[in-house]
Amino acid sequence: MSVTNTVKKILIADDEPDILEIIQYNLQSEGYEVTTAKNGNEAIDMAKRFNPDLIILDIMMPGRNGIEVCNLLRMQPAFKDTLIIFLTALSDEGTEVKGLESGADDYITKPVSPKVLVSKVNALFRRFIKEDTGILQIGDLKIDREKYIVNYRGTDIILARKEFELLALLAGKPGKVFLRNEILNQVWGTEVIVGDRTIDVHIRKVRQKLNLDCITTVKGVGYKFDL
Amino acid sequence: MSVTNTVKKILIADDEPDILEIIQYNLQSEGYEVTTAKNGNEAIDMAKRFNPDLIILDIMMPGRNGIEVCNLLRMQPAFKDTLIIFLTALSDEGTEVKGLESGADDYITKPVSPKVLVSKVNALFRRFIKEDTGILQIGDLKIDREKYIVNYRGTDIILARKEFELLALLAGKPGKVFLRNEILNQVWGTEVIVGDRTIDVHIRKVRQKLNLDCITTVKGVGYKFDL
DNA sequence: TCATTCGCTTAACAATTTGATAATACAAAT
DNA sequence: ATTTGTATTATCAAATTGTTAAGCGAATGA
Repeated sequence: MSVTNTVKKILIADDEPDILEIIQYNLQSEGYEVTTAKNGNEAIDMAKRFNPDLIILDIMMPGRNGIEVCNLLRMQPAFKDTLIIFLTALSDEGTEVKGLESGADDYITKPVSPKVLVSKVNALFRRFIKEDTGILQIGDLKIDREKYIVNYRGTDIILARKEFELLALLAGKPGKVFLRNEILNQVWGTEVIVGDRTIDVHIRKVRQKLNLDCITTVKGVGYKFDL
Repeated sequence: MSVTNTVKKILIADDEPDILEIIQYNLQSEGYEVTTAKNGNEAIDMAKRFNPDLIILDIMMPGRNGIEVCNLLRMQPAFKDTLIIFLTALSDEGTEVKGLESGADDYITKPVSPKVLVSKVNALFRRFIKEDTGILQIGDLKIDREKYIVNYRGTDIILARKEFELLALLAGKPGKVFLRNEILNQVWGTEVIVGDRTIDVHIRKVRQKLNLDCITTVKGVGYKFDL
C-alpha cells in the first residue's frame, strides 16, 4: 500500500508510436505520470511494474489484443480497481459492448482530440479515484493529515496547527534539509512575514511535544527530520 | 457495508420523445428504474423529486440547456455524487470539454446504439456504488439517513435538517477533521454563503442534543467526530 | 386567515487557544 | 574573546471558538 501518491500514474498501450507520443505528451502536460507500452504483453508487464492508476488500451495490438489484456488484468486482484479505458479505431457496436463488458470503464473511438481525451481522463479520476488517506508513517511515528493527529507508539500527540504543519512538512521528506525560507513559504505562506525566531520557537514546541530526537538543526541552513 | 442494494434509478432528459422512449425502453429492459424529462427545468424538478442515481442529459433542450442543468445540480450537495452523462448530437470538441468540465462523468455523442449506451451505463454503475443511504452505526449511535433519525441506546434524538446533515457528515468519517470550508460545501452547498458562527451554533446544538462528547474541535482547522 | 412553532442565521460578547516577539541564555566557530 | 546562529522562556496580541439571545421566514395548525 503506497503512502503518498498525489500524482496519478497512467499507462498507455498502443502499437502506433505517433499516437503514444501525442497522448503521452498531453497527459504529461496535465501533470500525470505516464509510461507506455507497444503491445499487449508489454502492457501487462508494465502494469505490474508501474502499478498505474489508469490504463489506456488500444484494442488491435500485436501479441495479445486489448480486450485480452483487460480480461487478464481484471482477473488479478491487484488490478481490480485500476481504471481501464479502451482507445481504438474499432467503432463497431459488438466490439464496444464486448470491451465494456470485459471490465473496462470507458471506450473511446479514434480519432479523438487530445483535449477531449484529457477531459475524459480528468473526469474519470475526479469520480473514481479514492483520495489519499494522507497518513504518513515513519518508523513508529504516524502522522495523519486527515485526522490531524500524530501518534507515536500508540500514544496520540496533540499539536497546534502550525506545529502540525511544520512537522508534516519536515516528515514528508525525511532527511531533506528544509531551508528556513522553504519552511516559511510552505507553512506560513508567502504573504505573511514573520521573524526568524518564530520558526525556532515552533520547532522547539514540536520537539518538546514529541519528546523524540527527530528534528535536527543544520546550522546556518535549516532543519531536517530524521527518526 | 452497504445496507440497501436497491434498483438503480435513472433520469433521462431530452426534448425528442422518440429518443426518450428508446432509451427508456432499453434501460428498463436492463432492470433500471427510469423517469424522463422533456426539458432542462423539468429535469431539475424531477431530479429533486426522484433522486436518481444517474442522469442522462441532452445538451440542446428548450429552457435551460444540459450544461446549465449540470452546473446547477452540481452546486447542490444532494447531487454531488449523482452520476451525470451528456448524450448529445453536439460533437464539437469545445462543447465536449466544457461538458466534462462542468462536472459530468461522461459525454456520449448521438447517434449511439442502445446496446452501447446500456453497456456504458452498466460500466458506470459497476464502478460506482452509491453511498449508503441507509443506517450508519458508530458504537451505540445509530444514524438513519433515510428517516433523518438519530438513535442512541434505544432513544430517538430529533435533529433539525442542518443539524442532522452536519452530524451525518462528520460521523461518516469518524476521526477525520472536516475543515470549515468542507462543512460549508457539503452541508450548505457552494451557492449559499453563511457566516462563520453558523457552524458553531449548529455544532453546539448537536452536541447539546446528543449530550455525548463526540464532536471535537480542532482549533484553526475544523471539527471531527469521535465516539 | 391568523397565530404559533420551528429551524436557520446572525450579532454580540465571553472564553480560550494560538502564534509572534523580545529578551536572554547558550553553543560553536573563527 | 567575539561573532554568529540557535534554544528557551515568558509575555502579550491576535485569531478562533463557545455561548446566549434575538430576528426572521417558512411551515404548521387551529
